[in-house]
Amino acid sequence: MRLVIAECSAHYTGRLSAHLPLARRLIVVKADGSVLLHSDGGSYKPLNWMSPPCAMAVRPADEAEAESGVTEIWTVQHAKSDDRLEIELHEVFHDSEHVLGIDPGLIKDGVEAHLQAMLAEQIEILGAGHTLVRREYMTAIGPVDILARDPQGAAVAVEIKRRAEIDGVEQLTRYLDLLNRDPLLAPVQGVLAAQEIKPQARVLAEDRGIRCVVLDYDAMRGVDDVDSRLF
Amino acid sequence: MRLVIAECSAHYTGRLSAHLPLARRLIVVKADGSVLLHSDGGSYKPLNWMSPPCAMAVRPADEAEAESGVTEIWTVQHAKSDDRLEIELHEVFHDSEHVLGIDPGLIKDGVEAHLQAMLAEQIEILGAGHTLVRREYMTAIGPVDILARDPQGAAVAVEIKRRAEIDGVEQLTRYLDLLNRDPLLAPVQGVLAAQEIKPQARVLAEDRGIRCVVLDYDAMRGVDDVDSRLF
DNA sequence: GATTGAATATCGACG
DNA sequence: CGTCGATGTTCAATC
Repeated sequence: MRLVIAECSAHYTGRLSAHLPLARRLIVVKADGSVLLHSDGGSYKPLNWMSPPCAMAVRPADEAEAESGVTEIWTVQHAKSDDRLEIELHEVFHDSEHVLGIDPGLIKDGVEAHLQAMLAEQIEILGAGHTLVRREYMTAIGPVDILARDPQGAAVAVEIKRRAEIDGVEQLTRYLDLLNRDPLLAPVQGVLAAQEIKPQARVLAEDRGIRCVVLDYDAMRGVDDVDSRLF
Repeated sequence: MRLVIAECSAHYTGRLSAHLPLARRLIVVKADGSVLLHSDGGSYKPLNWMSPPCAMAVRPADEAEAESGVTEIWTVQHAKSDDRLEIELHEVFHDSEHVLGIDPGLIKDGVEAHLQAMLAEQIEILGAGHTLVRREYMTAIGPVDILARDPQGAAVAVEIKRRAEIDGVEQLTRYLDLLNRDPLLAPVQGVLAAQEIKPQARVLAEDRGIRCVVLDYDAMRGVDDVDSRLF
């Protein structure tokens, strides 16, 4: 990754044509050849950029260009489209190169943990009179997302997903098999709770006597203040 | 603008929860307090970021954190929402500060100018036998995008828009009123040319005897080589 | 189907 | 009505 701070102007042609007047900016040249032009404000979005795959050609300014203060011209051409970004560099204030390596990338902690925390606090979403036993109720084959009791005191095992598919039903079925062997718990009712339940998952779940509950994330979030306590 | 290259990990909570495992990254702190975390690949989009308005608090690592290699913790809190970005800095490889000043910002040369240039070159799109008089034909109230002549030599005033709405019809109507007072031009026919013409605009235009022409940008672009001459 | 990446457009909020 | 900022989402393409 190359970082350059320089007075520069730029032209972009592609989906549209645009230009950037002369100003001092940050130019980032990434290892894959992509280029970002950032100002000191605005959002996370660069003023202009070229996404990979692309190639950059550098040439020194000709006499006429040098006359107007240009030192180098960088032409960044997209490999597949006609998109082109042309940067005219004037005075350069900083220029450094850094090796970063491959990034493991962003890991979304997922709405699932969030849904679990909120459902635990709003357990009556399962039905009036339900009470929470505990989150992450441990079994030999892993933790059940939520264990609760219905108004009659019968155990309820809840599997939470953002999008419930067949897998989720299978998983919950395994937990139910196991929990139902415990005389202190049996009979255990199963609930599949998710923001979105795929049709096949719903059919399979209901066929197995598992109740499906669609969770309204925004509504739950509006009710609950758990957000601030998640981390 | 502050540029930091460092080993770091990060947590984000807001619309969703996410974390970035330890890796070497570019951290940009803009003058307005916004923060961008970039890897050496991906698109123009940062791995994670915090947009303004926001404030950054820096604190040294406590003993336990220092134990695991953390040197500083940066907490970036959005001013209006609960969005928060927490960055744990480990080894720092580069740290520099730069004053960029206000950026004049991106100027879109617009598809409109492009369409105008192409239509001028492919004026027979208006109909066989049409000839170009000139682009940006000046009038007292501003320039008409294109002035042409039909096969019979009658004047044709063209208003070009990317998306033609009521405004465009009104604008063209004003030009036509003016042009029709010129005995050398009158009677002047009006043409509303656009990639997309809104229904109301079409109705109003046709009601006023203005012809509507839908321009196929890609087809025009395929025919024409004007792209390369725009700049 | 699921998964990945690209988006320089479009929408909505805001002043 | 215009500008600015947001899309931390959506969608298409691809595998």
